Amino acid sequence: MDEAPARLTAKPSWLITQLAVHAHRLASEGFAAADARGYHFRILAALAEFGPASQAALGRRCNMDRSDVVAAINELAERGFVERTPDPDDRRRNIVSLTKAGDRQLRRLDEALDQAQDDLLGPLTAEDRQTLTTLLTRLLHHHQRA
Amino acid sequence: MDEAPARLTAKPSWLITQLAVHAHRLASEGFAAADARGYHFRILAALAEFGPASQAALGRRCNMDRSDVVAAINELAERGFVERTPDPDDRRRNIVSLTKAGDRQLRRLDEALDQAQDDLLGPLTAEDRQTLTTLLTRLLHHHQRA
DNA sequence: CAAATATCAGATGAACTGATATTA
DNA sequence: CTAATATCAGTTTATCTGATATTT
Repeated sequence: MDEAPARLTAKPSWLITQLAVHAHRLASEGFAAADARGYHFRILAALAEFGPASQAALGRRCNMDRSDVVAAINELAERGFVERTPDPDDRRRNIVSLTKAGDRQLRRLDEALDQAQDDLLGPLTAEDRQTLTTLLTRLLHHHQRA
Repeated sequence: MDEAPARLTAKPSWLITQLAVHAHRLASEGFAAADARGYHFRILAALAEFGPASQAALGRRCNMDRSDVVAAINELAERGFVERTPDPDDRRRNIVSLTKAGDRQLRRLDEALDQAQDDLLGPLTAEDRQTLTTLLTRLLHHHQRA
């Protein structure tokens, strides 16, 4: 790998973008072993943490587009990881809930992501990792409030 | 924006991926004013910093695929920002070089990126920005050596 | 012969858009 | 009437693959 120009390497936005490629690759490789994608994990994680939810709510929590939620839930439901039932209180909504199998799948994916995480953060000490997480969290909150 | 699940928000790989979306959006909006894309900037920056180069070398420097370099150089050449001339010493190669107009375009894009940068890093102090840059640089170097 | 280069055509994955039907 | 929801069909953007011709 040749050195990239300083106009790029000095800028966090370039660094973040390039690192995202590695982060994505590492996570995808881990998820692939369980025949899953990142968006499957996001949805399963949101269901486990916050309980059953409508598809629109899942989209907001997972930062996913409404139409991509539809496709992801289709795939998850087909494999028995989530269930879609009409909401009796609001018949526009589906209530999506996690199944036992879905919870097991989530555990598998969570392990895979932890492994990818370790690979990604390889050279950093625990303290560095904490610092990085804090800084990134502050930035993300700032942009997601807007 | 609802809060995302802790299984995601605690993990830098999720944070990086989500932030990359914002970084990409901010930079793209800036570049769009000059009717350009991120990969145009990358190539112009590499030419300005390291001088004329073959397309393969540009691809390695900019972390771009060979075939995407072809398309990007086509677009840049069409607007007179770069010139493609056959390398007399190695007739497999094109030598790509920056024109005056290309240098002016690079300056415009550089300003746009600096603005996007400021937006992205909004809430961070200068010291925080430095810390973040250092950490990200270490990570990126680690992954690009492999 | 193998390896590097430039090129093209197309595949893939993630994110987004527009339209529509249903219901609140 | 409007707003929210779920759905479908299709677009956009970036990235990557495979094949090919040329040259080293």
